[in-house]
Amino acid sequence: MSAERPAGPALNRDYIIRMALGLVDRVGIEGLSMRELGVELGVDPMAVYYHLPNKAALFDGIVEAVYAEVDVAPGASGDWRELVANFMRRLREVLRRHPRAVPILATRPSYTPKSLADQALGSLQAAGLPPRRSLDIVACLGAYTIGHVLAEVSPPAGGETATAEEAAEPMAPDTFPHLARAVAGGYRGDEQFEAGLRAMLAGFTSD
Amino acid sequence: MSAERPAGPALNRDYIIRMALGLVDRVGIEGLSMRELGVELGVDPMAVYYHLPNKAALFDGIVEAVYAEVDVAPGASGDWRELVANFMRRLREVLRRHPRAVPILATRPSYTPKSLADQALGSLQAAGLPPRRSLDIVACLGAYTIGHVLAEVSPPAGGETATAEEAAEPMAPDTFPHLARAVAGGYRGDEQFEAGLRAMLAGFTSD
DNA sequence: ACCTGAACACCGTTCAAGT
DNA sequence: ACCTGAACACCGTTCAAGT
Repeated sequence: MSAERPAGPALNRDYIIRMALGLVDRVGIEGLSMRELGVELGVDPMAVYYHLPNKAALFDGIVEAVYAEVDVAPGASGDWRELVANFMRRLREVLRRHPRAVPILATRPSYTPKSLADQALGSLQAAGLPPRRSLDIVACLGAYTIGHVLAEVSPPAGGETATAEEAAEPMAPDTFPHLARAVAGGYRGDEQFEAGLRAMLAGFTSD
Repeated sequence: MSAERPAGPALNRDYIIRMALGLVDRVGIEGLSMRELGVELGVDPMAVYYHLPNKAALFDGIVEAVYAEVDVAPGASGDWRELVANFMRRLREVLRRHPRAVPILATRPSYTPKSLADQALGSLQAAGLPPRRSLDIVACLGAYTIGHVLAEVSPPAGGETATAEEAAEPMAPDTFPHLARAVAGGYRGDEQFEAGLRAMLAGFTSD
C-alpha cells in the first residue's frame, strides 16, 4: 500500500501503478489522467509511457493491484462452505477499501481474478465437488459479491448534482412506497450481504 | 428502439437518447462522444446541449432507456418465487441486448431501477413477506443478476490486445488447472445463471 | 425556440531529442 | 536506459451569434 520511491531510476511499473491506484482512491477514475499522474509522480507525464504502453495497461495494473490484496488463507481447511463464504467476505472487504476503483474492476476483466477463482475452485474440487458444479458455485457467488459491492459503492441516485439534503433524506415515500417502507430501518449492508451469501450457499448445498 | 426523426424541431431529448444508445450498442462507450453523436444526428455537435445539460445527463438517459425495456408483466400473479425469478430473467435478457451499455448501468445509479425494485418489492409484500426481508431478496437477487451479466458481457481477459487465437483457445491448463477442467465442457451462461438464481431463491425460502 | 461555430481548457499518444 | 517536451488529433463545455 505504501508507495516508496524506488532507489535507482525514478520510476518503475509497480511504483507507477501503486501511485495511480492511490490517485483513483483519492479523486476517482475521472481524476486519473496520464498528465495528472505525471504531476503526482513528480515527473514529465510522458515518462510513464516508457514503463507502460498505454492507459489501458495502467487500468489493468490497478485491477491486478487490488485483487492482489485478496490473500486467501493458503492452507485454510474446514467445511468447503465456510471456505467459500470466507473467500467472498474477504473479497468484499478488499473491494470496499477501494470504492472508487470498483467500477474498473467490475468492468475490465483481468487474469488475476481468474487466478483467485482457480484457487477457490481447487478447494471445492478437493472437497469432492464435481468440476462443473464447483464452477457454478464460485462464479455465481463471485457475481453476487461483485454486484453487491457495486451497488454499495455507487453514488446515490440523482448524481453529484443532488443536494446534500436530498441525499440525507430517507426516501420519498410517495414515489417508491414499498422501497421507502423496506428501507425505513436504515441500510444494513453487512447483514444484507450475509443474508444473500448464506441463502445462495444453502441453496447450492441442498440440491 | 426505432428512432424516427421528430416532426417539428430536428431534435428532442428522447430522440437524442435513443440515438446515443444505438451508438453505444454499435461502437461501445468509448465511441460515444458528443461530437460523434452530433454527426450521427446530422446536426452541429453543440445542438445537443440545448436539450441535455451535459454528457452525464446523456448517460443517465441511456440507463433509463435500457431499464424502460424491462416491462415487468403488470398483473402477473402466482407464487412470489416465480414472480421474482421471472423478473430477474427478464432483467438479464434486456441487459444482454445491450452488452456494451451494461458497464454504464452497473456503474451509474439511476431512479429507474429503484422504480423497478419498488414494483418487485410490492409483489413480495403483497405475498405477505415482511418489508425488510423483501428488500434483502430483491436487492441480493438484483446484485447477483447484474454481477452475472457483467461477467458475461466483459471482453475476454487479455483485453483487445489478445490475439484471436488466444481468445479461441479453451484455457491454458497449466496456469489455471482447476478452472481449465471446470470450463472444459464449454461456457453455459443460461444454465449457470439459472442455477445461481434457483439456489439463492431456495436459500431465501427455506429459512 | 432552436441550432451554429468559434474558442478554451483539457485529454491520450507519438516521436524526436536530450542525458 | 530512462526521461523530456513539442506536436497532433482528439475531447467536453461555454458562449456569443445566427435564424
